[in-house]
Amino acid sequence: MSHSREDVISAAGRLFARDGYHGTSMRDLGRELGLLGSSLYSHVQGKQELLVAVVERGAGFFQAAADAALAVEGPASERLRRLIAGHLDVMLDHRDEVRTYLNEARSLEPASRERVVAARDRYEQAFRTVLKEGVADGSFRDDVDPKLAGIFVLSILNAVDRWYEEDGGLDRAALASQIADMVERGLRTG
Amino acid sequence: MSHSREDVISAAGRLFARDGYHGTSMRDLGRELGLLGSSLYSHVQGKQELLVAVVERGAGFFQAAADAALAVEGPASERLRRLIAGHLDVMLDHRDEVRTYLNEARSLEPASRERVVAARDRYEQAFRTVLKEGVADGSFRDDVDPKLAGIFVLSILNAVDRWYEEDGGLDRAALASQIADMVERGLRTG
DNA sequence: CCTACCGATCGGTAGG
DNA sequence: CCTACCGATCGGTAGG
Repeated sequence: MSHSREDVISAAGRLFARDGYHGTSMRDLGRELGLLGSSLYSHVQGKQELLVAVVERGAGFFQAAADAALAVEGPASERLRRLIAGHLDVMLDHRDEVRTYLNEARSLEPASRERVVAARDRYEQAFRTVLKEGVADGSFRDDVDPKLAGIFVLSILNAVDRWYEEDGGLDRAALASQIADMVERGLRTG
Repeated sequence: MSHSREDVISAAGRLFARDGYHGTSMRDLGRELGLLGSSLYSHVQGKQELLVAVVERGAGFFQAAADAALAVEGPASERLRRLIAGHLDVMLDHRDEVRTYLNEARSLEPASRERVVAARDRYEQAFRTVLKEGVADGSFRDDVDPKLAGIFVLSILNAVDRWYEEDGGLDRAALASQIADMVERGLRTG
């Protein structure tokens, strides 16, 4: 059986998400793919390169979703709802990459970690921008701190990975609107 | 220099919080205390025992804070504010234990992990109870789902560890009321 | 992608 | 708390 580099990265995401970067050995990863640990070195230069690839995949999915949400016309609150739904879609469709992105980025070497931190800041900026717009157009209260509110929304969203299972009574769209409703009530004027 | 078992557990918390359980070796921990890795085995039976001790410290701090908050008389919203402020106090006063509790519990062996999960459920129950009381006495909207709302509040609180630094412009009490205000606006009737 | 291997490091132990 | 050590496992390489 022959594997592509993409296969190796996906399998790495699976194991990093489950056992952590330090909890996963190259031999574990080989076993997951049905080959020896040493055989992985024909696909990648080293373990750290795999972590970089998985984390950058996760970051890329989030940024693509944010770009799409920001492009939507209409009121800021609509873009905020899209950001929330898009974040949930990315989390639930790419759970391994997202988990690795959220929990294992600290195991990146400094240079790549800095790039990931910058990407995370840029993504957070999308939330902050929409919140500022909502304050500016009067739909959100003017004592809303966009930075703090953005952090709170992202905190709720990122934690979803820790408790939510899609096969329960609450489907993805219902969860998205529960979060959006709760957040909007916290922000809205009047 | 002689060390107590408590010293060893505190140092373990420091390293587990910073480098993770799998990223910390017994030799690392020995170095932190000025002795050899093998010397630690006169204080503890093994590495896993240290993880259990650190995580249970973290869990214990949280439960003690919740018990105190629940004992406060008056409206449910006041107990909710106490739960929020108490959670922040525990996080910021015991950052290493809390970080280990939040991020490294998955490295516990099954038996102790189950105990920790049970303790976490019990703690979450405190939030749910107060939210239910608020719905019952009419101060919170009756379409508030106490389970979901509790998860959202705890999501915001637990994420604080990931971004907040106490020496910035926002002090601990101000952060607590920002969170409590935002949450209450999301819950309140009218 | 495997065989065969490297030096380093891991958690842990015996004995003092 | 140290000396001296154990077998297992780590990330990685040379050569095919």
